Amino acid sequence: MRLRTTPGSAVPIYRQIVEQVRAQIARGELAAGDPLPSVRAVAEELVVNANTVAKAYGELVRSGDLVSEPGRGLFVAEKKPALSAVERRRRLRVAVERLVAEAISVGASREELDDALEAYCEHADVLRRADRDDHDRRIA
Amino acid sequence: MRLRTTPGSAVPIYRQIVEQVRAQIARGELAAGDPLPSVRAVAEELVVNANTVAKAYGELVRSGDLVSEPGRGLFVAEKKPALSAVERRRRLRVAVERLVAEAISVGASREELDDALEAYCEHADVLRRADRDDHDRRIA
DNA sequence: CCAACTGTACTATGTTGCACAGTACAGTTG
DNA sequence: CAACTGTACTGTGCAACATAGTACAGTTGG
Repeated sequence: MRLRTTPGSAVPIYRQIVEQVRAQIARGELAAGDPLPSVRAVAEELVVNANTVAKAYGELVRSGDLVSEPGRGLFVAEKKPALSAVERRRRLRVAVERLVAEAISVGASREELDDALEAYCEHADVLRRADRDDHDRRIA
Repeated sequence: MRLRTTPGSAVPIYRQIVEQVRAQIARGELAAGDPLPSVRAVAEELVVNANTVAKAYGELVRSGDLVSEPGRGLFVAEKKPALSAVERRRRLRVAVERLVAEAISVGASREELDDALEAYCEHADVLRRADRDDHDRRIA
């Protein structure tokens, strides 16, 4: 569990924690059933109030990413409740709209946008393409 | 000038105005030199405080999207000061990071993301590709 | 000239979200 | 039983947001 905070950021600390935990689960760094560090441990680690961590964990439980076993701790949920296809497309669309709006406002072209997306996915080794070509290339 | 607000939204009203004006300039709905409706007119239209509109306009002036002619009004700037290539790439990257994070959290694949991006650019007729193939396909 | 408009700059008030501190309690575990 | 777990309170401080009202300098059409 590696967590970090950006104190000066406009996004609240509890939200940063939520996003990072979600990202680590998505990347497989946290597997189903894995225990999470306690509220108080994270709070000490990040030099942050315990309530702030509890707020983040609570949101992750409500969203189904974590399960709470009272008295024992928090664990990564076995299966995150899959979003419906329509809901997934809807949220993807609003996220895309935001990105395109930013791209327009900085005066970037479609090609620059595609390049940036490709470069980030490549570098961060995330959201990899599932085609065989890519897989073979990595094995070779 | 078509503006709308989403009162329940987490993004502040003044920021919604900023984004919408920027988008309209980018789309060409507002051309360089075009006058903008007065602070008080927009405030009445949106049923919003004049200070809130002034705050949005002020930010647009500071960012170089609008120019202020004291006593006359606000106008779309002739040429928005082009961002440096590195700055453009930097801002594009953080925007891409946000999109990818959302894509991961909703469990979307890379292909779904690409499709959503393509579909939005196609539908909104925005950030069009500049290659000849695409152009020919549309003419045909 | 002047009334009516423009942007801009104040002061002040109320609400909301965020992070903090402290306390408390029920459940689990070595 | 002591030490840990999550959770739930109360209360405080701070900053951002939106509101209301007032004021002032510059421009412009009648």
